[in-house]
Amino acid sequence: MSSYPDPTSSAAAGSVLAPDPFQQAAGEAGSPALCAAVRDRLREGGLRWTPQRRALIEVLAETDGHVTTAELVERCRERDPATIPSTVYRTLDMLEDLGVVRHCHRPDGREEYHVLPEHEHGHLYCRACGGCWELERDESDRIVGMLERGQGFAVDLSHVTIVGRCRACRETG
Amino acid sequence: MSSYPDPTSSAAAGSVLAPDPFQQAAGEAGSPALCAAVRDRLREGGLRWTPQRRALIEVLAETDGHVTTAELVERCRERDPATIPSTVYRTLDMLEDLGVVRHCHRPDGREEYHVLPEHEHGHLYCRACGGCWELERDESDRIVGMLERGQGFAVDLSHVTIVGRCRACRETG
DNA sequence: TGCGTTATTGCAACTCATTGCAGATAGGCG
DNA sequence: CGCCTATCTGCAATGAGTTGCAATAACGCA
Repeated sequence: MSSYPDPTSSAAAGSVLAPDPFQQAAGEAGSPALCAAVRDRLREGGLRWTPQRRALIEVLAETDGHVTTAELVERCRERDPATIPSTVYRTLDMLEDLGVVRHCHRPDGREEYHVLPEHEHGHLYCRACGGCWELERDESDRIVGMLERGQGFAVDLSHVTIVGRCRACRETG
Repeated sequence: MSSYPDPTSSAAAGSVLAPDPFQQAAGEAGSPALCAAVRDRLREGGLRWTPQRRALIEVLAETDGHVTTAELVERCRERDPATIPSTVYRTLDMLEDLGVVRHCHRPDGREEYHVLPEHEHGHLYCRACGGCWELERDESDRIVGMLERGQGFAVDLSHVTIVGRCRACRETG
């Protein structure tokens, strides 16, 4: 959570949003501000603010980068051992609908989440060593542009993981 | 199973193989030839030829394109109601090690399989309508080439699914 | 403060996929 | 044909993630 890209890059394709108060809160002041921002947003939408949701949001606020659902459940359990996994899953879904987090899939199919705003990026994943890298910005721009122009297809980069073998693994055979 | 690309495109990256007898069998004559070819290959490797494996291979031989694991289990059960899912999964893994099938992941993380040889291709998947298309050959060539040149990364196209929104869904909002 | 409404949670069941272990069996050899 | 070896299967358990339903609780209003 170290950089704040153009907010449109975190928004649904085709939609241009003004900077969002709770996304700024996520970036600026960590857990208390994020909690307050999310709580307000929930109430605007007629949704509830619960202790379970607070706990998860606090965990997310102190999380950098990608995190597995198992890790999130475990960290919520540290705060409240009565945490139920299905509640965590549901809350994550809700937070994603709200635009607070975003999920993506590892190459083995498993889910991971990260907190927005984060500039949308794709990944390279090496099947030999398990290493994972961000796509370079110019590479992803080219892919996005090519598919936009060619097929009118709007790429969702957060779900792009290009799988193969990295240079080092290719050299060691 | 209508075209027979350069066999190297079905092989492990970095390895160049002569055309493989059982891959030709898969393409030429359907179930009996594929069964025989796989059986021979198994025996060469000290592995066993079992009724469960035969049933799965027969199902695969009559399958065109991608198929979910649930579908494969169901189809094996039609042949033998005593089919056990874990055996199907294990057999699919083994067949993939042998180069007979290949798996990939749907955008929701679930697995699908298809029978080789099939020219390796990536996919476009629209999250709005669920439509799925093959990447155009020139598009995938460009992606592959760009990452090869830029980071020395060898792309495994069968695991590339680019997620986003298709032209039609973008136009309908 | 109490009540009513309804969103949310806990629980249990489910699907998908993996894995350990003991019994079954494929298949080579004498 | 019988024996032996070791691969393979069936079974049960597990983890990841989803979902229906009844009970709980958030929260607005009087």
